[in-house]
Amino acid sequence: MVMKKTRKKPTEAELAILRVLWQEGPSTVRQVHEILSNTNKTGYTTILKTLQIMHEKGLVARSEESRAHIYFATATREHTQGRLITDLLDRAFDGSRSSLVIRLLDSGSTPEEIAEIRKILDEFEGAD
Amino acid sequence: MVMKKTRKKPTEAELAILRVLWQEGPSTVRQVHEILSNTNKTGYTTILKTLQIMHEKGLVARSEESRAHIYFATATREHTQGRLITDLLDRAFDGSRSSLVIRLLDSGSTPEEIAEIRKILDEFEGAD
DNA sequence: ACTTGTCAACGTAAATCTTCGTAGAAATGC
DNA sequence: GCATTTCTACGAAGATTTACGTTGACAAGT
Repeated sequence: MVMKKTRKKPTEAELAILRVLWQEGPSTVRQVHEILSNTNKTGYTTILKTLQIMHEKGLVARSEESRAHIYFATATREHTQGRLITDLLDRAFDGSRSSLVIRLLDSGSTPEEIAEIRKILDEFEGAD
Repeated sequence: MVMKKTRKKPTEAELAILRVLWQEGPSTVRQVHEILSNTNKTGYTTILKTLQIMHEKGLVARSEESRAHIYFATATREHTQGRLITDLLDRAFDGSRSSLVIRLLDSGSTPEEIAEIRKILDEFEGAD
Protein backbone atom coordinates (compact mmCIF):
# COMPACT_ATOMS: atom_id res chain seq x y z
CA MET A 1 0.00 0.00 0.00
CA VAL A 2 1.52 3.23 -1.14
CA MET A 3 1.28 6.37 0.92
CA LYS A 4 -1.42 8.71 -0.22
CA LYS A 5 0.03 11.64 -2.08
CA THR A 6 -2.99 13.86 -1.70
CA ARG A 7 -3.26 15.37 1.73
CA LYS A 8 -6.60 16.21 3.20
CA LYS A 9 -8.07 19.62 2.61
CA PRO A 10 -7.24 21.96 5.50
CA THR A 11 -10.07 23.28 7.61
CA GLU A 12 -10.78 26.99 8.01
CA ALA A 13 -8.72 27.35 11.16
CA GLU A 14 -5.93 25.32 9.67
CA LEU A 15 -5.86 27.39 6.50
CA ALA A 16 -5.60 30.58 8.52
CA ILE A 17 -2.51 29.18 10.21
CA LEU A 18 -1.04 27.95 6.92
CA ARG A 19 -1.36 31.45 5.49
CA VAL A 20 0.76 32.76 8.33
CA LEU A 21 3.37 30.06 7.85
CA TRP A 22 3.56 30.67 4.12
CA GLN A 23 3.89 34.40 4.60
CA GLU A 24 6.20 34.48 7.59
CA GLY A 25 8.12 31.28 7.03
CA PRO A 26 8.87 28.76 9.81
CA SER A 27 7.45 30.12 13.05
CA THR A 28 6.82 29.26 16.65
CA VAL A 29 3.35 28.93 18.09
CA ARG A 30 3.76 32.30 19.72
CA GLN A 31 4.67 33.99 16.47
CA VAL A 32 1.70 32.49 14.69
CA HIS A 33 -0.54 33.54 17.52
CA GLU A 34 0.79 37.08 17.51
CA ILE A 35 -0.04 37.47 13.84
CA LEU A 36 -3.45 35.89 14.06
CA SER A 37 -4.45 37.79 17.18
CA ASN A 38 -4.58 40.91 15.03
CA THR A 39 -7.66 39.63 13.31
CA ASN A 40 -8.79 36.66 15.42
CA LYS A 41 -9.53 36.34 19.08
CA THR A 42 -8.34 32.78 19.47
CA GLY A 43 -6.21 32.01 22.49
CA TYR A 44 -2.65 30.80 22.50
CA THR A 45 -3.47 27.22 23.38
CA THR A 46 -6.00 27.03 20.60
CA ILE A 47 -3.33 27.81 18.03
CA LEU A 48 -1.03 25.33 19.72
CA LYS A 49 -3.60 22.57 19.68
CA THR A 50 -4.51 23.21 16.08
CA LEU A 51 -0.85 23.10 15.08
CA GLN A 52 -0.46 19.79 16.91
CA ILE A 53 -3.41 18.37 15.02
CA MET A 54 -1.98 19.69 11.76
CA HIS A 55 1.25 17.98 12.67
CA GLU A 56 -0.55 14.67 13.12
CA LYS A 57 -2.25 15.15 9.77
CA GLY A 58 1.03 15.98 8.11
CA LEU A 59 0.00 19.48 7.10
CA VAL A 60 2.94 20.92 8.97
CA ALA A 61 6.28 19.62 10.19
CA ARG A 62 8.35 21.00 13.02
CA SER A 63 11.83 21.31 14.36
CA GLU A 64 12.00 20.41 18.02
CA GLU A 65 15.57 21.48 18.57
CA SER A 66 14.87 24.63 20.45
CA ARG A 67 12.39 24.56 23.30
CA ALA A 68 9.82 26.51 21.33
CA HIS A 69 9.11 24.19 18.42
CA ILE A 70 9.33 25.74 15.00
CA TYR A 71 6.53 24.83 12.64
CA PHE A 72 6.47 25.04 8.87
CA ALA A 73 4.05 24.01 6.16
CA THR A 74 4.82 20.75 4.37
CA ALA A 75 3.02 21.74 1.17
CA THR A 76 3.73 24.88 -0.78
CA ARG A 77 1.17 27.61 -0.96
CA GLU A 78 0.88 27.04 -4.69
CA HIS A 79 0.17 23.36 -4.35
CA THR A 80 -2.47 23.89 -1.70
CA GLN A 81 -4.07 26.72 -3.63
CA GLY A 82 -4.25 24.47 -6.66
CA ARG A 83 -5.99 21.76 -4.71
CA LEU A 84 -8.48 24.20 -3.19
CA ILE A 85 -9.38 25.80 -6.48
CA THR A 86 -9.88 22.53 -8.32
CA ASP A 87 -11.93 21.30 -5.42
CA LEU A 88 -14.23 24.30 -5.65
CA LEU A 89 -14.24 23.99 -9.41
CA ASP A 90 -15.68 20.50 -9.15
CA ARG A 91 -18.02 21.12 -6.25
CA ALA A 92 -19.60 24.38 -7.33
CA PHE A 93 -18.82 25.04 -10.98
CA ASP A 94 -19.24 21.62 -12.54
CA GLY A 95 -15.66 21.82 -13.70
CA SER A 96 -16.20 24.86 -15.89
CA ARG A 97 -13.17 27.10 -15.51
CA SER A 98 -14.66 29.84 -17.63
CA SER A 99 -17.77 30.23 -15.50
CA LEU A 100 -15.55 30.37 -12.47
CA VAL A 101 -13.63 33.24 -14.05
CA ILE A 102 -16.87 35.00 -14.87
CA ARG A 103 -17.91 34.89 -11.21
CA LEU A 104 -14.49 36.00 -10.17
CA LEU A 105 -14.47 39.05 -12.40
CA ASP A 106 -18.06 39.77 -11.57
CA SER A 107 -17.24 40.11 -7.92
CA GLY A 108 -15.61 43.47 -8.20
CA SER A 109 -12.35 43.29 -10.11
CA THR A 110 -10.45 46.39 -11.14
CA PRO A 111 -9.27 47.18 -14.67
CA GLU A 112 -5.71 46.67 -13.42
CA GLU A 113 -6.54 43.17 -12.32
CA ILE A 114 -8.16 42.39 -15.62
CA ALA A 115 -5.08 43.59 -17.46
CA GLU A 116 -2.91 41.46 -15.24
CA ILE A 117 -5.06 38.43 -15.84
CA ARG A 118 -4.80 39.05 -19.56
CA LYS A 119 -1.05 38.99 -19.28
CA ILE A 120 -1.27 35.67 -17.46
CA LEU A 121 -3.41 34.31 -20.27
CA ASP A 122 -0.81 35.40 -22.80
CA GLU A 123 1.88 33.50 -20.97
CA PHE A 124 -0.22 30.37 -20.77
CA GLU A 125 -1.15 30.56 -24.41
CA GLY A 126 2.43 31.13 -25.40
CA ALA A 127 3.71 28.28 -23.28
CA ASP A 128 1.36 25.71 -24.74
CA MET B 1 -31.61 44.77 14.08
CA VAL B 2 -31.79 44.28 10.38
CA MET B 3 -32.03 40.83 8.85
CA LYS B 4 -28.74 39.56 7.59
CA LYS B 5 -28.61 39.69 3.84
CA THR B 6 -25.73 37.28 3.49
CA ARG B 7 -26.73 33.69 3.92
CA LYS B 8 -24.40 31.22 5.45
CA LYS B 9 -22.07 29.30 3.22
CA PRO B 10 -23.57 25.90 2.34
CA THR B 11 -21.78 22.80 3.61
CA GLU B 12 -20.46 20.12 1.27
CA ALA B 13 -23.58 18.00 1.49
CA GLU B 14 -25.78 21.05 1.10
CA LEU B 15 -23.91 22.22 -1.96
CA ALA B 16 -24.29 18.82 -3.59
CA ILE B 17 -28.04 19.14 -3.14
CA LEU B 18 -28.08 22.72 -4.38
CA ARG B 19 -26.33 21.61 -7.55
CA VAL B 20 -29.14 19.18 -8.22
CA LEU B 21 -31.80 21.80 -7.58
CA TRP B 22 -30.08 24.28 -9.86
CA GLN B 23 -29.71 21.75 -12.60
CA GLU B 24 -33.04 19.98 -12.35
CA GLY B 25 -35.20 22.80 -11.07
CA PRO B 26 -37.71 22.41 -8.21
CA SER B 27 -37.68 18.80 -7.08
CA THR B 28 -39.01 16.45 -4.45
CA VAL B 29 -36.78 14.74 -1.94
CA ARG B 30 -37.08 11.57 -3.91
CA GLN B 31 -35.96 13.20 -7.14
CA VAL B 32 -32.94 14.75 -5.48
CA HIS B 33 -32.08 11.43 -3.93
CA GLU B 34 -32.38 9.61 -7.24
CA ILE B 35 -29.89 11.94 -8.86
CA LEU B 36 -27.44 11.94 -5.99
CA SER B 37 -27.55 8.18 -5.53
CA ASN B 38 -25.72 7.87 -8.82
CA THR B 39 -22.59 9.25 -7.24
CA ASN B 40 -23.27 9.18 -3.50
CA LYS B 41 -24.36 6.42 -1.20
CA THR B 42 -26.43 8.57 1.14
CA GLY B 43 -29.85 7.25 2.10
CA TYR B 44 -33.18 8.83 1.39
CA THR B 45 -33.74 10.09 4.92
CA THR B 46 -30.35 11.73 4.94
CA ILE B 47 -31.26 13.83 1.92
CA LEU B 48 -34.60 14.61 3.52
CA LYS B 49 -33.04 15.71 6.78
CA THR B 50 -30.45 17.82 5.04
CA LEU B 51 -33.13 19.52 2.98
CA GLN B 52 -35.09 20.26 6.15
CA ILE B 53 -32.01 21.81 7.71
CA MET B 54 -31.43 23.82 4.55
CA HIS B 55 -35.02 24.97 4.79
CA GLU B 56 -34.44 26.19 8.33
CA LYS B 57 -31.34 28.03 7.19
CA GLY B 58 -33.21 29.58 4.30
CA LEU B 59 -31.05 27.97 1.64
CA VAL B 60 -34.10 26.38 0.07
CA ALA B 61 -37.82 27.06 0.09
CA ARG B 62 -40.58 24.60 -0.63
CA SER B 63 -44.09 24.24 -1.86
CA GLU B 64 -46.13 22.08 0.49
CA GLU B 65 -49.19 21.85 -1.70
CA SER B 66 -48.72 18.33 -2.84
CA ARG B 67 -47.93 15.68 -0.29
CA ALA B 68 -44.41 15.32 -1.55
CA HIS B 69 -42.97 18.75 -0.84
CA ILE B 70 -41.21 20.42 -3.72
CA TYR B 71 -37.94 22.09 -2.84
CA PHE B 72 -36.10 24.79 -4.71
CA ALA B 73 -33.02 26.90 -4.08
CA THR B 74 -33.64 30.41 -2.78
CA ALA B 75 -30.39 31.81 -4.15
CA THR B 76 -29.35 31.58 -7.77
CA ARG B 77 -26.42 29.45 -8.77
CA GLU B 78 -24.60 32.57 -9.89
CA HIS B 79 -25.04 34.34 -6.59
CA THR B 80 -23.88 31.37 -4.58
CA GLN B 81 -20.93 30.77 -6.86
CA GLY B 82 -19.93 34.39 -6.44
CA ARG B 83 -20.01 34.09 -2.66
CA LEU B 84 -18.00 30.88 -2.70
CA ILE B 85 -15.32 32.21 -4.98
CA THR B 86 -14.85 35.46 -3.08
CA ASP B 87 -14.73 33.47 0.11
CA LEU B 88 -11.94 31.29 -1.24
CA LEU B 89 -10.25 34.35 -2.68
CA ASP B 90 -10.01 35.87 0.77
CA ARG B 91 -9.20 32.73 2.67
CA ALA B 92 -6.56 31.21 0.43
CA PHE B 93 -5.37 33.81 -2.07
CA ASP B 94 -5.11 36.94 0.05
CA GLY B 95 -7.60 38.58 -2.27
CA SER B 96 -5.39 38.31 -5.34
CA ARG B 97 -7.61 37.43 -8.30
CA SER B 98 -4.68 37.05 -10.64
CA SER B 99 -2.92 34.44 -8.55
CA LEU B 100 -6.20 32.57 -8.33
CA VAL B 101 -6.40 32.55 -12.11
CA ILE B 102 -2.83 31.32 -12.34
CA ARG B 103 -3.65 28.34 -10.11
CA LEU B 104 -6.79 27.72 -12.09
CA LEU B 105 -5.04 27.62 -15.42
CA ASP B 106 -2.16 25.69 -13.96
CA SER B 107 -4.48 22.88 -12.94
CA GLY B 108 -4.92 21.48 -16.39
CA SER B 109 -6.84 23.86 -18.61
CA THR B 110 -7.20 23.26 -22.32
CA PRO B 111 -6.39 25.79 -25.06
CA GLU B 112 -10.12 25.98 -25.76
CA GLU B 113 -10.79 27.03 -22.20
CA ILE B 114 -8.08 29.63 -22.33
CA ALA B 115 -9.55 31.07 -25.50
CA GLU B 116 -12.96 31.16 -23.88
CA ILE B 117 -11.60 32.92 -20.84
CA ARG B 118 -9.95 35.45 -23.09
CA LYS B 119 -13.29 36.19 -24.65
CA ILE B 120 -14.76 36.71 -21.21
CA LEU B 121 -11.98 39.15 -20.43
CA ASP B 122 -12.75 41.09 -23.59
CA GLU B 123 -16.33 41.48 -22.56
CA PHE B 124 -15.42 42.68 -19.11
CA GLU B 125 -12.90 45.12 -20.43
CA GLY B 126 -15.34 46.43 -22.99
CA ALA B 127 -18.11 46.78 -20.45
CA ASP B 128 -16.11 48.86 -17.98
C1' DA C 1 -62.60 -0.26 6.46
C1' DC C 2 -58.05 -2.47 6.09
C1' DT C 3 -53.61 -3.07 4.27
C1' DT C 4 -49.70 -1.34 1.93
C1' DG C 5 -46.51 2.02 0.49
C1' DT C 6 -44.81 6.85 0.55
C1' DC C 7 -43.49 10.76 2.87
C1' DA C 8 -42.25 14.42 6.43
C1' DA C 9 -40.95 14.96 11.14
C1' DC C 10 -38.29 13.86 15.03
C1' DG C 11 -34.59 12.30 17.64
C1' DT C 12 -30.20 11.08 17.83
C1' DA C 13 -25.63 8.92 17.02
C1' DA C 14 -21.07 9.38 15.18
C1' DA C 15 -17.52 12.10 13.37
C1' DT C 16 -15.12 16.29 12.98
C1' DC C 17 -13.81 20.93 14.20
C1' DT C 18 -12.96 24.59 17.44
C1' DT C 19 -11.84 26.18 21.68
C1' DC C 20 -9.79 26.40 26.07
C1' DG C 21 -8.27 24.89 31.00
C1' DT C 22 -4.89 22.61 33.47
C1' DA C 23 -0.63 20.09 34.38
C1' DG C 24 4.03 19.58 34.05
C1' DA C 25 8.63 20.37 31.91
C1' DA C 26 12.09 23.71 30.81
C1' DA C 27 14.26 28.13 31.09
C1' DT C 28 14.94 32.67 33.49
C1' DG C 29 15.47 35.96 37.28
C1' DC C 30 16.51 37.02 41.94
C1' DG D 1 18.17 27.23 45.22
C1' DC D 2 13.52 28.88 44.61
C1' DA D 3 9.87 31.55 42.40
C1' DT D 4 8.19 33.09 38.04
C1' DT D 5 7.50 32.80 33.31
C1' DT D 6 7.20 30.21 28.91
C1' DC D 7 6.21 26.42 26.52
C1' DT D 8 4.31 21.69 25.16
C1' DA D 9 1.20 17.98 26.21
C1' DC D 10 -3.19 16.21 27.57
C1' DG D 11 -7.96 16.14 28.07
C1' DA D 12 -12.25 17.55 27.36
C1' DA D 13 -16.33 20.46 26.37
C1' DG D 14 -19.21 22.67 22.92
C1' DA D 15 -20.56 23.38 18.19
C1' DT D 16 -21.26 21.72 13.65
C1' DT D 17 -21.81 18.39 10.15
C1' DT D 18 -23.23 14.09 8.35
C1' DA D 19 -25.90 10.19 8.50
C1' DC D 20 -29.92 6.98 9.76
C1' DG D 21 -33.78 4.62 12.27
C1' DT D 22 -38.27 5.11 13.74
C1' DT D 23 -42.74 7.03 13.98
C1' DG D 24 -46.95 8.74 12.55
C1' DA D 25 -49.65 11.02 8.90
C1' DC D 26 -51.66 10.33 4.64
C1' DA D 27 -53.05 8.38 0.26
C1' DA D 28 -54.31 4.60 -2.89
C1' DG D 29 -55.90 0.45 -3.89
C1' DT D 30 -58.79 -3.71 -2.77
